[in-house]
Amino acid sequence: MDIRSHLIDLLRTALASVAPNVTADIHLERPKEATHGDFASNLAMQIARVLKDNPRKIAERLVRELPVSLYVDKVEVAGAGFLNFRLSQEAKVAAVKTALQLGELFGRNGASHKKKIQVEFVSANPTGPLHVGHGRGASYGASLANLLSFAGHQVCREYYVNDAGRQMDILAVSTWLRYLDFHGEKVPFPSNAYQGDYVRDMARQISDAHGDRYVHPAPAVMACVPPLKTADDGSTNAEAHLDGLIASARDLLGEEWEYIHQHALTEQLADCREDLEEFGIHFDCWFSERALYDTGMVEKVVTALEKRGHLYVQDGAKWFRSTAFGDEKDRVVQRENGLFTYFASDIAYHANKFERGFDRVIDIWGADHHGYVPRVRGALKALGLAEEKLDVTLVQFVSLFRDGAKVSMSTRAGSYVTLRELREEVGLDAARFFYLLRKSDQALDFDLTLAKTESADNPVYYIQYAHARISSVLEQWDGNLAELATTDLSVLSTDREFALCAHVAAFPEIVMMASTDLAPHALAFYLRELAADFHGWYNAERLLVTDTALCNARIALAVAVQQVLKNGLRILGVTAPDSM
RNA sequence: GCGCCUGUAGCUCAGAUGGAUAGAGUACAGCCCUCCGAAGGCUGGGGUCGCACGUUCGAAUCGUGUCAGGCGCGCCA
Repeated sequence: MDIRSHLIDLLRTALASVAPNVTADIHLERPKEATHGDFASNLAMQIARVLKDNPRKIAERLVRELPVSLYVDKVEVAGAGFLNFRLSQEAKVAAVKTALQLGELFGRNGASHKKKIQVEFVSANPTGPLHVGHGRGASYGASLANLLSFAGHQVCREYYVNDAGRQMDILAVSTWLRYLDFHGEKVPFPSNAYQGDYVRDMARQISDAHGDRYVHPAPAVMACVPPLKTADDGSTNAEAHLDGLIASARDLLGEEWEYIHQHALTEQLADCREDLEEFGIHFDCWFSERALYDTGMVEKVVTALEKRGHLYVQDGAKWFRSTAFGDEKDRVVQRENGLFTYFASDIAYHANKFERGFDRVIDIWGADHHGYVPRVRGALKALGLAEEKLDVTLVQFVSLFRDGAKVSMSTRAGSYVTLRELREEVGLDAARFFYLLRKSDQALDFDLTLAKTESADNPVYYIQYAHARISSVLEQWDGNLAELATTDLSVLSTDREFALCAHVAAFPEIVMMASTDLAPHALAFYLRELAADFHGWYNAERLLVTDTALCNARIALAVAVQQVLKNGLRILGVTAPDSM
């Protein structure tokens, strides 16, 4: 029995009798103020305008027409015309019984509105270790996916592997240059190539396995590469220089270039997958960008756009008229040199997502990609696809602070803190939870020094502590856990106990709200409040009292709280320890 | 210049569908273990919700303008 919908039914009945011709969305809120009852409705104020009458008067008429309910003790009119419901003792404690009966399933939603949802997240270029910025997307995406799954949907977690572009070429050439260096060929290592030590590691592996097989003399490598120079206005030809090196590598290595390229990709992808698994995050599908080219999807989708008349040629390139769909400028899908752009493969990727039959597709991107949203939506619209099924969540940046100073990070320069390092420093639970303490569209300052200190500053301990405390009490209790679900709860009577019961009862609502809003942080905040309520109660009342009936009822409440903490923490990817 | 995000207590942040006296944490001051875990609890002070105007019974929430900060505006990915 769900109290909230029961009350809504009562209100609907009353409304039908007071104002038969008026329809209204009936909302119930849980008032913050205890004197405002257990639930409050603003229905009277909502319909006051239509009825052209005083809200308080309408409220009083509604109260008279409310059907009698076993679960409602009293309904009062208050303030400007609020209806404040006071629940019966039985209704207040009902959720405890439900939580005990359902256990792990408590808060989980039935299949009534089940959808097939894809959540695509992280999707970092496999060109080096994941860093703390990726960690936020990982933590957010994984918790969101869990949340949607808990809310009753069928969820597919996907990682899009950008294995087809220039960045991969740069990684491959970086590896090769380091390899040449091992073999005494002195080719200057460009500053815009990948600098990290992992590149040297891969070079060493290749060297160990294949000796000097891929060595070419430095002068041959540099032969056709435009030398680095700086123009008068300060601009450099660094990118052209790097492209020259890639071309040179392809040329000299021939088919063996593919080996180096593939080795680097496999190596980085494996590392990334392992890193995420250790972070408690599993993907159902790793989708290759390259496969979109290999299967002709990219070409197909560009042709489809062309047939529908959304492309035009200018300066030798093919442009998509995205301005027709609200974008600020048109975008190239096929370059002058015949190569497709990243945008083209991304259209193909999204078309493919829709082909796979998802009811809803959620992309989680870094906030720096926001300008990209209109063109993707535009392309989907142009293809006649239901773009409203696509949600793009932009996760804002993470800045790291160490000892009060901002840590500067650059992927290319290799000067960044990796997700792995973060996990090692602050631990898995703290890392997962800390990322969720801000809503996704809020920039996050991650204070490493603070997160490292093992103190109550870290809110995850506070919640875990409540869980462990309950386990500890249970060990000292000599009752039977299996019988708790049938315990007589009518002896629960204090305000604190009722508040805790209400908190337990709210869990399924929080799950629903957080999943519709794509806001796992709401669950994190809820769990903190629940833990706070529990700690307050624990300090005020003794659980293991000699009155057996009261003792059992209190234990039942504590176990219900523990169950909610456990279910909630699991969604967030945080452990619920029995001792700490 | 244009677009997106943000602006709430000293600091870090919550505030779903517009609602009642705007809430947590932290810091600060004081108190609570002969008693189930003190990694805890209780009490207290602390606010021009960036600013202005508008919409209405009612605005932190919606609209317009404005100021400030972050990010983005490639035939890169």
